[in-house]
Amino acid sequence: MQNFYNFINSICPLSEAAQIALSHKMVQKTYPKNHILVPDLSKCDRLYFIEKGLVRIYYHNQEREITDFFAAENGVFGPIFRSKPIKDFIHSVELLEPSTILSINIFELENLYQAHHDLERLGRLIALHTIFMLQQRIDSLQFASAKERYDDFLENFPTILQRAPLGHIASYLGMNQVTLSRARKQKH
Amino acid sequence: MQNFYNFINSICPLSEAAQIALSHKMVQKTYPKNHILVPDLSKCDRLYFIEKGLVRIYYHNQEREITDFFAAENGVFGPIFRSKPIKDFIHSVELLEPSTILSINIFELENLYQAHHDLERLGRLIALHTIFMLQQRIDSLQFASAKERYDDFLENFPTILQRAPLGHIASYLGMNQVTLSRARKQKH
DNA sequence: CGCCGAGTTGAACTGAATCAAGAAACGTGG
DNA sequence: CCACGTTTCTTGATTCAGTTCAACTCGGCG
Repeated sequence: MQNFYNFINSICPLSEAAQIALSHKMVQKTYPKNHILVPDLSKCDRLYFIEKGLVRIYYHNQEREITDFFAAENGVFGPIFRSKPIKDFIHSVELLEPSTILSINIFELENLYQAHHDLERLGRLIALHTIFMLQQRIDSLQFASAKERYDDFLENFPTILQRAPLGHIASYLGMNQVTLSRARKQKH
Repeated sequence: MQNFYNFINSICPLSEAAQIALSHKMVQKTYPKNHILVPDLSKCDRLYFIEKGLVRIYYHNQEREITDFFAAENGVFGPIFRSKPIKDFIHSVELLEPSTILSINIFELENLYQAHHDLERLGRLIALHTIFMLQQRIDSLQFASAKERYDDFLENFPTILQRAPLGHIASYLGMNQVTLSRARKQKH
């Protein structure tokens, strides 16, 4: 759990007590590549942290799959409760590499928040960081052409490109796989 | 400040002490229509709450203007600190209606968070709610056609449509004003 | 009245999606 | 280690949604 402790300390150092309480509730597991970590995020009650590996969060129905998010080492993800699901899409999480993943039940986490002020601060700061990333993504979708979005992705997540198939990246960037293939060729 | 108190109580009731501390630091002001509330959000150190009225947050440079967000009664907004600004765009906030707005310095707010655990919880929950909204927006941009995005907007923010000019809404929805005009006509 | 900004409408254009066919990389079992 | 099938990636041709440019309508207001 070294990555995890480095991660939280880089955001907001926790008291000894909070750190211990938290570690008692967190579960670490290792899964093989292609494992479906969460079949339906809308029914998920855990928050996840990636100690090592790579996951893909995606929407899918019979016809298509759309990548919603990639999370690699030090990534945090969990359910986003929506007023209504998007059409008939299911929201799932799969592993793109063998991965070691920490998780905690969100209700237990709420209890810990209640008991430890500094942990609640950590939660708030992680949420803030998430807002920051989502805003960047919106900006990218609104401002940038397909080529530019690809360049942004390259810059922000250079490692993912080698680790995830192009088709997944394309749908994450809101474009067709074919378009992505062409965008990348433009770069000499 | 009635809307404000209703708002926070609907999210997470505060202790008497936190409520008083908060109200001492918040400033209420009323501005006329078209007032530029924040000329440059990247240099802004306040968090805002709209007691009454409507604001538009937008990017602009010499060539274009793109609406980033609308906030009306009970809306919260503030600076999002970015690693780098988007090209040469400036991020500003203007009033689309005469508005009464509460605000607080973010460093003072940080101090209050430190002193009042329940306030920090409120901050976390507001952040969570923001994540929820941003995620919805991303989904809309990725999944939906121009027409569908317009319909979503109608459903989620029915009042804004009458209150903001069409061009602003179009750029918020990531489409051309002309396209929006046509999308709306399709609806009988 | 006549100007001005906001909205609508039409025609031409364009970036990206779709359809389709190959080429390359990958995995599995013999 | 090779042969086969499967998946991933590239490339070309066609189509389409949405943009751009431009003209026109409408309502408000000095």
